[in-house]
Amino acid sequence: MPITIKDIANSLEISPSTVSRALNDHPNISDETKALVAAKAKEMKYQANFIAAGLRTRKSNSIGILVPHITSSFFSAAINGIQKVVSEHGYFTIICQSNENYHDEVDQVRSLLSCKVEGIVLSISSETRIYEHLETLQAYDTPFVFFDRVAPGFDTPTVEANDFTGAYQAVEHLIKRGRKRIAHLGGPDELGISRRRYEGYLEALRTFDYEVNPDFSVFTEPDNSHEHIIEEMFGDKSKMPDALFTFSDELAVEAILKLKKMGLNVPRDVSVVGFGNSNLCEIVEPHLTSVTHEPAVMGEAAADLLFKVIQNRHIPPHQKNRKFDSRVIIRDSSR
Amino acid sequence: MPITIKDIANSLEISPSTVSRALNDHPNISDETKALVAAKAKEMKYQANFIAAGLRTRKSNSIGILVPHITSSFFSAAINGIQKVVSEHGYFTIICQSNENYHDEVDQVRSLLSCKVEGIVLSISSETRIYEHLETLQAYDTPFVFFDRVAPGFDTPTVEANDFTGAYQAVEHLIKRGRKRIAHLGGPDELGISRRRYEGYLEALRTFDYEVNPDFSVFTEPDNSHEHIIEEMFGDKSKMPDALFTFSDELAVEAILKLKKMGLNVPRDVSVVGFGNSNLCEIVEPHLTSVTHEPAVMGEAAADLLFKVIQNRHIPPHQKNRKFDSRVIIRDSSR
DNA sequence: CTGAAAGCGCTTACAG
DNA sequence: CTGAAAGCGCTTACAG
Repeated sequence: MPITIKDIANSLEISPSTVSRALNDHPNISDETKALVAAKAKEMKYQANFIAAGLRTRKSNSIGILVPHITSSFFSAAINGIQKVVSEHGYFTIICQSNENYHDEVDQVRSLLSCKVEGIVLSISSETRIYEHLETLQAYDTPFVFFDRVAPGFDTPTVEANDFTGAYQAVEHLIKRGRKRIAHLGGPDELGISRRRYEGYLEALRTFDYEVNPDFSVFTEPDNSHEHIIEEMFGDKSKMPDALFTFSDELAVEAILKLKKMGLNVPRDVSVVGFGNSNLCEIVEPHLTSVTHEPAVMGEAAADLLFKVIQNRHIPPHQKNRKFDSRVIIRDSSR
Repeated sequence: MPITIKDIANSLEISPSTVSRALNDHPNISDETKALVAAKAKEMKYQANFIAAGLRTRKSNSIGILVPHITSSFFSAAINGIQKVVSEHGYFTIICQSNENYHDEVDQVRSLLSCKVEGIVLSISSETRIYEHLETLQAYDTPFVFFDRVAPGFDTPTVEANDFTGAYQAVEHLIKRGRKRIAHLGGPDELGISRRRYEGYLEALRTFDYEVNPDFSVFTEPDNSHEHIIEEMFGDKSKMPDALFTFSDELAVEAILKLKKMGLNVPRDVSVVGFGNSNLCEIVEPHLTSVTHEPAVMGEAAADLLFKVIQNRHIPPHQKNRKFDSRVIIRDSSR
């Protein structure tokens, strides 16, 4: 049987109210009483019951994190950033995964709602097209901020990597290294980040008066093999690209391995630049040039924004939709 | 203002008790009433309050997961396995990280206790030498199971990878490929898994009547560079090892890159086998032979055991301490 | 089959 | 500075 506030009160022959106030460092309680209560609590190994306190105060001291999956290094680094800020506020987190699945996402939102979290850092699944569950969130006055992936039509804070400029910088880098025929291996075309990286690619080409060759850019589906795409794009040496900018490091690695199999040299014949600066970059050979985000910093920013909303603090308009710039980390694959 | 059971009761002009029972599908409630309540709950967008229900029933329907970090692929895969089982039971999880830090671990245990989780899947940090916090858990009748890392002196279920046989198999594989001078690059020597892999290495050597050369095995500390160790071990070509079995894939990759820098060919001059079968294996060149665990399966097993304890179901002695065998996935680094 | 009442462990306005 | 009382949203033994 766990120790409660009442047990401490009885053994000290004071009222539970006083014990509660002493434990919470209420100003009206004498220092002696506080010391007495603290000592007794320690002696009896009292563990506060957050659940009960939360029920009474209507504050659960918890926030939810809902991401597509925790296995990706981007999201797990982001979670670390979020948790850092959350624990500084004395809150704890409930982490959920949607598995990139719309129905799981709806379920998880419902369950976070039932856990009465005070807010959610939310990264919607790539499948999600209907946003009723987010409207429910609003109906319940549960604030949320979008992280990395944003649903249209909501007036909530957002934290995003600036994929457009990241892609632009990657392509600019290739252009400045003298590459002339730059291809793009994109992500799923229904993903916002995937489209924005594509837009950045296009914009860089236009800025430098490069011709846009439609054969040189293609969207891909996750979990497929993309060998045949590489094969097709680089099959004819007389008109193949001399550089490839990919949506992700995973795609870049796949491409590099395939290009090497085809007898092409990276970077001599083809420069390759990935996106994400994952741990793969320093392992593949040649080491992969990649655009880096700072997920931990972005996570902290998201949590900061969420607490501002929870505490009803004012968020200056220019801080409400934060875009984090990226950097290109240059390695051997594009030298 | 969130909708409560009382609001539904009022608008239906029945008692809250009946609403509660209807929502919980109590046998004594008529089907009509149940239908009525369900419809109204939906209409009013009622979201059950788990917190309040948990307080009353003294069941929080949550279990805690405490791991050193979620960033490793091993632990994040394990978490997926755990969450699968947990959600099948209608529970949710609170995931915490100790950052391999003893004090964080103690804090997290305390906070899980205050959240009144009904059990914990626990992987102790590599720093942890004092186990008072686990005794507190026992004092509070909060069951836990050890996952992957086990503290001595507790009579709780454990789920471990069989590191001994995994290492044994790796070395046996190298021996059968004709390697004569097999070295071991170990992990931190205070880690149980690290010692057991070392023991498996030794046992395989002994079984095949290989001489054990003390210069050929060394423990390492995480976060250091280990280039100088490789340099020393493989500096003299006349007496260097012709095979290397490492504690982790990360170490194996580091070793491969360094060996290549030193002008050695993998696998011709040196065969390399890693441990963990991480995503690095198919990226490093040559692709890395590695011992594979099945963290997701292990996670499911841990959650199963935990629920057995929570539900006071009998656990047959032979199922209480589960060891999961590993397999060697053979790739180019040891052909 | 349904309802009134008590209580889970806390906090806090009110009173002194 | 301290206490008695009410109540957060639920569940459930008891009564009918």
